[in-house]
Amino acid sequence: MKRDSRLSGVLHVLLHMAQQPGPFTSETLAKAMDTNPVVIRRIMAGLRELGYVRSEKGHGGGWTLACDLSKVTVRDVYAALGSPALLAMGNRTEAPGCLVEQAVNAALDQAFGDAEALLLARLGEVTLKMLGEDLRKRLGSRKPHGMSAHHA
Amino acid sequence: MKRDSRLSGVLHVLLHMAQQPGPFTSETLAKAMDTNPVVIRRIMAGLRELGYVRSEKGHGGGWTLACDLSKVTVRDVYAALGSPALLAMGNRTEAPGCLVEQAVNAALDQAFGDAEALLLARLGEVTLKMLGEDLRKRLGSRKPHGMSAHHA
DNA sequence: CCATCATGTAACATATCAAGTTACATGAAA
DNA sequence: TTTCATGTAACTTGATATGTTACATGATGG
Repeated sequence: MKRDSRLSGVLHVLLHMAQQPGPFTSETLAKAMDTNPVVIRRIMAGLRELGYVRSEKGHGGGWTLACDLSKVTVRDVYAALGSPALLAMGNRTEAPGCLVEQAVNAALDQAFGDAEALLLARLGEVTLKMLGEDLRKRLGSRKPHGMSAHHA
Repeated sequence: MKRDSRLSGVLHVLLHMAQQPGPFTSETLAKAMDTNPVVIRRIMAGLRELGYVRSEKGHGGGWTLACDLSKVTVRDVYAALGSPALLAMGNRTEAPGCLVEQAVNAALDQAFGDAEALLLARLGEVTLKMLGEDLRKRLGSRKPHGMSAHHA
């Protein structure tokens, strides 16, 4: 369990949901993602709070898309996860008294900041709708599919 | 101990060394960095292999700069550390059979790749000499300093 | 030669965090 | 009221950077 794959995971879930009418239970989604229902609920919690999805309890309950896929970007989804750290590297000390460290931080912060900004910008260019359309292309002429036929 | 701060740390060490003639023992450097001598040896090992620094045992031993500071970039130093992961996020599955996951990966890989490339390019633009000059500016008119007066 | 110093390295300890798991409460539908 | 599904807390697991201890290796100076 090395790098954070929540963004990858939650996009996978959303794209699955966009392919068929819902609702989807956490268990169904978890099976398709080869993971645990609780993990699904965890990564979906933030999306629910922002109104991108809805969840219903009881019989016939589960998760439903509740947003305009052409309006929501990958960056929005990232933010819904709580904007976890993008970079694996950081400064030893954030506000050092040591001038040497300050010089190092200044240089690294510049580079790190640029990279983060570019990444966020790129993520902001991709809507969920675009991802769905790309998926459609990959599916080619195949007819609508079940959730179990194409696990990772 | 969250994010990898080895690059920050090793740059700090190199900059300290560039300010005064050597050699410097791991213990001296460790004190200035408020860490352990073994940690210093560990992050310096890769630099030694690439010839950026030398190390001598015994009396009067320690670490010495062994490169042209105007030729070595922060990117080189990063590579000497073994090029650890730059991004904190990654794909759930690297080579998925699932087409949904492939679509997600394609989009994320594009953004991640761009950000990594930019970061590496930025790091490649900064030489150790430039860091040293920036440090000199920050030091202002102060005279050459000891190692213990400006800890982080 | 030998005591001292310093690096080199293995081994172990600690801290953090994502991910996985278990357990149970809450609430909706049949 | 039974069943189903989410909500959430608590615990476990695995990975990794960092910190620490211990000891071997080799160089210097007496």
